[in-house]
Amino acid sequence: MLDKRFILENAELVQQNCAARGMKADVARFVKLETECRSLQQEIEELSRQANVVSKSIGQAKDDAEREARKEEGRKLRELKEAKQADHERIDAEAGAIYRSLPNMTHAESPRGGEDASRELRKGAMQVTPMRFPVLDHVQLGEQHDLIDFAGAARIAGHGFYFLRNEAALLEMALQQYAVELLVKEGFTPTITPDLARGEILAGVGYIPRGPETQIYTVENFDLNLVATSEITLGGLYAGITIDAEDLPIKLCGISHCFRTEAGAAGRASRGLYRVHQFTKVEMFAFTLPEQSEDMHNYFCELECEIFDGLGIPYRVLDIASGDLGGPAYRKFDLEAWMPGRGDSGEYGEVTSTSNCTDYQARRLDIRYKVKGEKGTNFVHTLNGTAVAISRALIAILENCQQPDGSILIPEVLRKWVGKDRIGGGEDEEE
RNA sequence: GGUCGGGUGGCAGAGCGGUUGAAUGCACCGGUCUUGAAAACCGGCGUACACGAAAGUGUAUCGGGGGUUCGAAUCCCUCCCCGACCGCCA
Repeated sequence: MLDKRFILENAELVQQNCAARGMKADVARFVKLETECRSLQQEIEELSRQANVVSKSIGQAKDDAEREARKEEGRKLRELKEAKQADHERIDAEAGAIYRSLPNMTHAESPRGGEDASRELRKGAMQVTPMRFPVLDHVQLGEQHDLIDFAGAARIAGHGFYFLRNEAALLEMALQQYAVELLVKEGFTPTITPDLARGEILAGVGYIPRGPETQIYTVENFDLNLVATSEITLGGLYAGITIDAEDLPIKLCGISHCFRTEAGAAGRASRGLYRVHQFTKVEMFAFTLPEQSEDMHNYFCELECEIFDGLGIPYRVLDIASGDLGGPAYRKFDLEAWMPGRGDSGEYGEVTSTSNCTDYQARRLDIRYKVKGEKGTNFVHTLNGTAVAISRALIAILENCQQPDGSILIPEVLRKWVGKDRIGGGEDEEE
C-alpha cells in the first residue's frame, strides 16, 4: 500500500503510475472519498470527546435526577456518533477498495510499457552455444533416465504434479544445499518455514486467497492456505512488529514448498516441469532501512547471477517493465535461463525473480522500525528474491548439461551432494 | 481433541465497571551531587491518527473481533495464542 498522504498530495502522479502499470484505478475518486472520510472522522472524534466528557461527569453526579439526565445526554451523543460512524464505514470501504488496489510506485529506471518492454541488463558468464546433436527437452531426458514420473503423479494428484526419482531427487536436495550454503556464507539466516499460512498473512504479502483467478490453494474448513512462496511466511514473520533500526538489515533464506493453482494459466507453455502446482524453492528475503533497499536489491540480483554462473547455465537478466511488475514491486529483475529444449530451438525461461517492494508490503503487514532516541516509527522496506526454484532450475540443468551420447553431466558444484559426475551414459548407465 | 489456568506499557507486575494511558519495581533518557564513576535524589519516559507554525489539544489503543452500558483493561460471546494436566500420534 502507498502512503495515503502521499496519494492525496500526488494524485496526478499516482494516476500516471497506475497507467504505466496497466492498472485501472480511479485515484480522483479515492481522493474525494478519503477527504470526506477525514472530515467525518473529525466529527466522530468530536462527538466521542463530548460523550466522554459526559460519561466522566456521571460518576460525580450529585443525585439520581442529574445522573439520569446526563445518561440521556450521553446516549444521544453516542447515537449521533454511531450514525456518523456508519456513514464513515461505508465511504471508507469504498475508498479502501481503491486504496488496496493501487500498485506500488515505480523505479525511475524501470522501462515503461508491457512485457515486451522489459530491458536486458546483462548476460551470464556462460554463453549460449548451439548443440550439434539432436536436443532433447527435460521431459524426454527425464523419461530416458527415469528421473521424472509425470504419469504416476497425474494418477494420484492430477496434471501439474510429478515424482522426482533417482538423480533428480538427489539434484533437488543438492540444489537446496548449494543455494543455502552460499546464502549462509553471505550472512542469511537459513529458515525452514511453514508451508501453510493464514489468509490474513497472504493478503498482507499481496496474495488473494479466494476468487476465480487465485493462485492459492486453500484448505477446506480452516483459515489456512498452501503458500505460493516462502516470501509469504518470511514477510509475515514480522507482521505487526517494530524492529530496532540497529538490527536491520535482516536477511533470511527460506526453504519451503510452493503451491500454485496456476488458474488462468491454462494454454500457456506448460509442458513438463515449467508450470507445476508444487515445487521447492530457496528464497531470499530482507527487511531493510529505506536507504538500504536499492543496494540490497542489486545484491540479491548479484547472488542470483552467482548461483547460476556457478551452475554453468547461460542466462540473461531483465529489468522488468512497469506493466509487468504486479502490485507490490517497485522494481523487479528476472533472471531467465537458457533452456535448449524449450520452443523450437531453445528459449529463455524465467528461473528467478527479485523484487524491491519498498514500504508497500510493510505498510500492509505493519512492519516498522524504530531508531533509538528518535520519536516515532517508520515502515521498513522488504525485498524478496529467488535463490533457486528447484523445478525450473532442474529444467535448465537437464537441458543444458545433456551430452551427445545422451548422458547428462552434473554441474561441478552439485557433485559432492549428488555423489556422481554424470547421469547415464557409458559405464554409469544403470539398467 | 478434552479439562483447567493465563494473555496488561521495553521487561516484571498491580488493577477486575467511573477522574486509569493505566499503581509499583526494573530498564532507559535528562538533571543535581562527584575529580570521574557508582549510589542517592529530582524530572522525563508507548504507539497510531487528526487539528496546530509550535507549544499543545483531541480520538483510538490493556491478544484479535463482536456485544452489554451514559461509561469496559475490568462483565458477556467468539476467535487466536501461551502454560499445565489428560488423551492421541509421525
